[in-house]
Amino acid sequence: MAASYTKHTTQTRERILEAAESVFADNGYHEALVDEIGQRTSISKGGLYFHFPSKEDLFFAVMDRLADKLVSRAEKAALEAESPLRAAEAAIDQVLSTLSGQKRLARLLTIQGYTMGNAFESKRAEVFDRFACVIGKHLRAAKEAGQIREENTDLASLVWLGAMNEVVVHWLFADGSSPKDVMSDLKSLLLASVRSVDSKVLR
Amino acid sequence: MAASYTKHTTQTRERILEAAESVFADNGYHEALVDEIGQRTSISKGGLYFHFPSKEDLFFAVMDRLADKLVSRAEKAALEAESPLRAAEAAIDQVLSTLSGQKRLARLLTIQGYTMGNAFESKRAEVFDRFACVIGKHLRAAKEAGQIREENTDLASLVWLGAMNEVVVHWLFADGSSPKDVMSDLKSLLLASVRSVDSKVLR
DNA sequence: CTGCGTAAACCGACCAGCTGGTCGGTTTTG
DNA sequence: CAAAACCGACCAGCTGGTCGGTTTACGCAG
Repeated sequence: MAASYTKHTTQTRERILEAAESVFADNGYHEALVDEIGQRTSISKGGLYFHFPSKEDLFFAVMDRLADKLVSRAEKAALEAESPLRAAEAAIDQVLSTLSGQKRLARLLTIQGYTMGNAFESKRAEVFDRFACVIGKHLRAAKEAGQIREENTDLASLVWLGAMNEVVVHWLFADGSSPKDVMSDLKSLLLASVRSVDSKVLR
Repeated sequence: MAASYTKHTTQTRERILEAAESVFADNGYHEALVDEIGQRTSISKGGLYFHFPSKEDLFFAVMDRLADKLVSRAEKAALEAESPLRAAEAAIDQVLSTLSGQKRLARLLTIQGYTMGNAFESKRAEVFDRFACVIGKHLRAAKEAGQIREENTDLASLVWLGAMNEVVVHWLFADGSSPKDVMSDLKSLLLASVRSVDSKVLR
């Protein structure tokens, strides 16, 4: 499918995606204007609609692209870890540090998506599930390796994800300490939640 | 301020609030129509605007009312607990069981608020902080009572809140098991995250 | 290399539907 | 008989999407 696009078209799409990302991140779905995306891209509205059939599709494309980026980063980081639990740790580490440096992106992933309304529901589920799966995969491995006590790894990934999400959201709203700053505390909380009682040594 | 309203006015406001709650919960802020709130209340749009200056204000009023209800429920449940940690447990217990029985309400509190866009940000922060404070208060007490190891109780309350939120959202989207069903597992995860190593007996 | 024709890419003025809010008037209340 | 409460037709602004027309890209024949 990507092959069916010419080089030029692909580049333009990318430019649009980039601009759309920032506009959506700043304003949320409803308050974001297609015209403004046009302005920032120097592509007319007509041009935009040549590449994307609707504002909604454009938004989805933005979210997909973002999720792809973050998930692959997280998985790459996980690969280099020396134990399953470390891998899970590395994944959340990666995500949190990335978001720490990019408020806009963080807003888009945690808050602004919702502004779209009912149509976004399945999308949000999809994106968050992708993250949950990454965490879950490593937690399962950790379970098998005896590193953790918790048997309900699905629930645990949800908890981890939710905790991360809330920390990020709180940072965005209250602009207190950045996720990076509380990361070590956060990690000990999350690890403690699943760790088997005697595994302080293991890790 | 409440005293300045007549009995009748107060009742009508309540009726409007009730209807608005269900409409907002079903559709989210943008997709909710003022006219529909009118229909469900049998009060004309003009009448609605006599009681509330704008759709936005009405929405805020709905959120406040909801938060009040839930928080007071949670605090009441906490009062009857025999230890600080139990109290925190009872609070989340109460919230989760309440939400379990009312998808609409759950949607409103976790998702639909966001659909409002940027104007909602401070409100969401306010509402969620109220919950975080309830949890935080008891965690601090538990800390002083030596029931938990974690010293960063603020972060811990955020983690708890985020975990709960995510569980609820996941239930809403994926409609898998209800929060009630996973509650005991969830509680052990959350307790483990803060519990001091040797406090299994204490609780 | 040049010219040419086709199709892709792009333009931007315009449209149409929607919906929050208004306001002059009517009914109810006390 | 005020004043509060309520009515509902109407307005106005906004904005996603369209569409006829223009420009650019590119393969190909001369």
